[in-house]
Amino acid sequence: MYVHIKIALRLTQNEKYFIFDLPMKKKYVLKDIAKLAGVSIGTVDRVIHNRGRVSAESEKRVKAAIKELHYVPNPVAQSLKNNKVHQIRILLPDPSIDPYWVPCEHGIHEIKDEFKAFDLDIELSYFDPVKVNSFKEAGEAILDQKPDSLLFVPLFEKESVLLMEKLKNSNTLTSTFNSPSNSGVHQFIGQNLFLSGRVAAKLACDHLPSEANVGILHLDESFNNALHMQEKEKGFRAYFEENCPTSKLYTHTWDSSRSKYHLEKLQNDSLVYDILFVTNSKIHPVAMAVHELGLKTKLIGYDLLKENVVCLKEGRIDFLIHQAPKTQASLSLKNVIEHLLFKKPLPETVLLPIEIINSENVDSYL
Amino acid sequence: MYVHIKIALRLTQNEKYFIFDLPMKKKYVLKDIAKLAGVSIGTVDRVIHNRGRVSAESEKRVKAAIKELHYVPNPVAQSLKNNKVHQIRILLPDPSIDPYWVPCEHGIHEIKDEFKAFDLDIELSYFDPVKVNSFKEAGEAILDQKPDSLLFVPLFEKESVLLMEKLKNSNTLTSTFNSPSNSGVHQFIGQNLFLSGRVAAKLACDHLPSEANVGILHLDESFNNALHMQEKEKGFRAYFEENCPTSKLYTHTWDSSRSKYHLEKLQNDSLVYDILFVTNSKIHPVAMAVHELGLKTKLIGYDLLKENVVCLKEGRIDFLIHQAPKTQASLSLKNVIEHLLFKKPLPETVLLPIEIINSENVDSYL
DNA sequence: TAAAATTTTGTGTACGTACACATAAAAATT
DNA sequence: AATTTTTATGTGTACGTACACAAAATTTTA
Repeated sequence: MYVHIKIALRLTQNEKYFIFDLPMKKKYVLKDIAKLAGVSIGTVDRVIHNRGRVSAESEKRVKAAIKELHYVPNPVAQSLKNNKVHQIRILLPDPSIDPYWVPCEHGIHEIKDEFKAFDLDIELSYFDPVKVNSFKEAGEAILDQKPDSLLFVPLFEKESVLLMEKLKNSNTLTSTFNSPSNSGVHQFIGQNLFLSGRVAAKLACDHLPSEANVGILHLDESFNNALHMQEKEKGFRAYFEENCPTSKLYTHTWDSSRSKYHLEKLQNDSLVYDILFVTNSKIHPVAMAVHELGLKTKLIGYDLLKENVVCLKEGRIDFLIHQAPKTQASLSLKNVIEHLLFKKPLPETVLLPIEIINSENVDSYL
Repeated sequence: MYVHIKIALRLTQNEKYFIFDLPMKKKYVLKDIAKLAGVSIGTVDRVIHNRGRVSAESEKRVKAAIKELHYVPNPVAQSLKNNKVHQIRILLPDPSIDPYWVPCEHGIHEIKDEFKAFDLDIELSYFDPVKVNSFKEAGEAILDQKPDSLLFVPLFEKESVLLMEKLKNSNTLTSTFNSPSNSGVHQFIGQNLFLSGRVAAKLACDHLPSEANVGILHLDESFNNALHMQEKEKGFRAYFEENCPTSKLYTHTWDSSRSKYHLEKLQNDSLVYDILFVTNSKIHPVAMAVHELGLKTKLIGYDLLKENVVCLKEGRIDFLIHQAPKTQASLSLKNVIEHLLFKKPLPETVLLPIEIINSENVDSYL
């Protein structure tokens, strides 16, 4: 195939250009298909989008031509044509109530910035992770706007199902992250929580004497999806049953701010833990309490909150598992945008790796 | 601002459409700037690309209009206009000689596929990681083609500098990964190797008695950038000096296939290692040898080669550090493509996180 | 067999940007 | 004041796709 090439050979700015042709690889376009099939561009277009009004004969020839030339539509041209402003709404637990969500906000703003040159209207709203109604109301407010896409964290399973129910007949694209749900969304981005528990257990086991006392702590349950934490516990226990059956495992549920009180009580009952596994990001109060009580308990928890990172670097926490909230949120938004703009396929499930963090590699994650 | 909206209200396919206007957010375009500044599109364009031939007065007003409306050019339209076929060449160590590079190849093919609808001509060629001349020749062959972009792994520092020297006056975009170099490329993607050594050391320390014997192994040196491995050793030793000064560290260099022989000899000299740190992906022969000799040495190494993963899962290797070769290669290619197509900025350095892998989280990385 | 209805096909324009070329305005020369 | 030269500005077309509408070809009905 030959392509039009322009070469500037002019010496002064008013001389004319030379234009000639050079052989060069070239992507095939609609026009090429039309020529090969002996029809017009319009007919090719109708076949591609099966909009009907095409004779069987033409359709056959166009399809053959597409196949022969391996034609793929140019997504840049498509998205240029389709010049609507895509409405994207994001519903996030309020980061000022639970700082775990702060990185999500940052990730979203990064992606917003990356695509600032495109026709996107991205709006972020928050709900209180402790109040179901807050989620419901914020969700409905968004539905009223009939957005092209909705991203949210399905902390509340029942209400998420209800939300999706109302969205059934629209063609709003839905993407979720952090918490899995059966609400029938188009996409979920997160981690395998069971496996995550196993990873924690493996790290714990490596450090333990036989017949160790092992504690599993669910802190501030009201802030979290309880299912979320239970799944981690299941994985944790499964690993221990398989690999350290002599260890004794106990589960506790308490308020993170009362960690010292609870640990002291356990100490008085002469139950001293060799290791404590905290199933969410609230490990730092525990680390402080352990330190103040002079215990030698090893600690494993979740997430790179500022306070957690400090404890990790000072050796008060042994390992953190990184759930990559920022990656989850930004990937979710990016996937949706690239689907709307460039028709990239939207993967139904993206399971991010379970990242092990210690005092030495933590900086490489920040 | 008001936008043209078409609504299909026709009952039969031959009725006409209703067309009316609805208020809606809309991105500002060249035309809007031109109108506001009271000039033509051409003048605005000349100002934006400072191509001159514009009066000071017009330039001032256009710039003010751009600022006022926060105008950002539409990169989709730009890339549609610029319909050249971008030539991208990739120079990779031959994966059939060192399997470490296999994932790079996969990553590259994934990105190639992701962008198959665009006008890109991406070609992959290989060099023998043991032969400097192979790199030189393959490099020069690529230079002759004057590609728009060149990706390569600068295994050989001196030759990489030479290659870049020859590229100096062209505007070929260069991106490298895996090995850092001072050849003046536009982009490097990789890990902080010193830190990587420290991470290994931290994992090692956690498992050690005081006064432990610690071995550092550089295997099959000819295959690798020696600097690469030395940097890891430095980090490893630095951590031990700070945190486990009582341990005794020894460095060995041998051929991975002769691991059993060397370990046996050390055993006869009654030097038994508590831990061995292998500075590259060649740890699995060591793991097999340790197993066969019945040693209880802990092992830490690099990379998720199939053989390494098997050893990890069977408990013969304790930790692997993932250098994410696939991510490195695919990110390098993706960055270059998005720069060429959409003018996204190309970050000079991307340091990927140092990922700790054990038997439980390894699957989440595959 | 002509007219009407229906199906099929082709054409033109828009999306937003870039740039060659044409034209207009201003400045410098005669 | 008439001209050339220089500088400034505007216009038209292309990129590849999508789609409304016009036009042509075919089928149905009278």
